[in-house]
Amino acid sequence: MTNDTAWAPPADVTPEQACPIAPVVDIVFSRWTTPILWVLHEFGRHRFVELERRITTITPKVLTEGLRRLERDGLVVRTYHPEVPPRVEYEISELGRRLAPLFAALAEWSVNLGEVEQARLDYDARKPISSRRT
Amino acid sequence: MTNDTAWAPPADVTPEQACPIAPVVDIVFSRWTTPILWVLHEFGRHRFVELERRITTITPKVLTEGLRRLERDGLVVRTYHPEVPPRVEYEISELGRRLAPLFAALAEWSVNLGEVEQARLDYDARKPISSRRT
DNA sequence: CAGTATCCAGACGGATACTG
DNA sequence: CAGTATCCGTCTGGATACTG
Repeated sequence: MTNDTAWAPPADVTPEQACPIAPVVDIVFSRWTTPILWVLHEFGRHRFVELERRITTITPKVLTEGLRRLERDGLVVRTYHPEVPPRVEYEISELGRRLAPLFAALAEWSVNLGEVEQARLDYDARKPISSRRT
Repeated sequence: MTNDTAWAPPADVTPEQACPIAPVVDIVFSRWTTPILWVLHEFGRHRFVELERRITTITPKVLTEGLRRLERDGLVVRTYHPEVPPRVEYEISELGRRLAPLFAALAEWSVNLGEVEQARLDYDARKPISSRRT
């Protein structure tokens, strides 16, 4: 329970993120990256259309953007097969595979989703009763 | 390496998310929640202004929004002390504390940030050479 | 202190159509 | 098949000012 009123910045912290895990979050959990990585991680190599079909609600444009970013970050490997019709395959990289423990932790925490749902119901139920100055 | 051309949806998957961890990601890693939760998790109870000072770039409006959402989701507990001047304290809930392993996994993965940076440099270096049809 | 109220710009992402 | 190009609405989040 660290809680001094006088507080000095740790000095090794960039103004942008007060927490060291923020950069990781930006890389791994920016929009659409989670479904893409998850699919690649769980079901192996995929072609473009296969990914489109797995992640039913994604549009080609957004899928491309996501894949490019992941490729750039070294989490996904793109392989182009010069055939007709062209074939491109995406798979998770070795670096990306190191996310496995993280995904495992995520999946494990999902057992708590029920409690979150309940918390929301509770909150919404008692919220209307005055603009809570309590 | 599951990779059939003929593919049928798992049927227990909602159209929205092809992956079961997506809901968790939405709750835990939506904008600004990570810094807030991290600070609360690492440094204990905080008042509003203290959080503002830790997360230097956040505005009061956005901080409030984040805290409200986290409170609603049951990850953060808000305590109002009816004094003058008013005092409000935020702390991570027991449910929120269960995120610890997740944060640990995140923090551990941050050792790979250097590799990501390198991957980006490599990518940007070889990218300009034709619009890569390779 | 602990917020709320407004206003607003810019990024994000969806729909649609087209190409090598 | 594997994308690109374009257009455009939405929503996030920043700046600023004000309040119980």
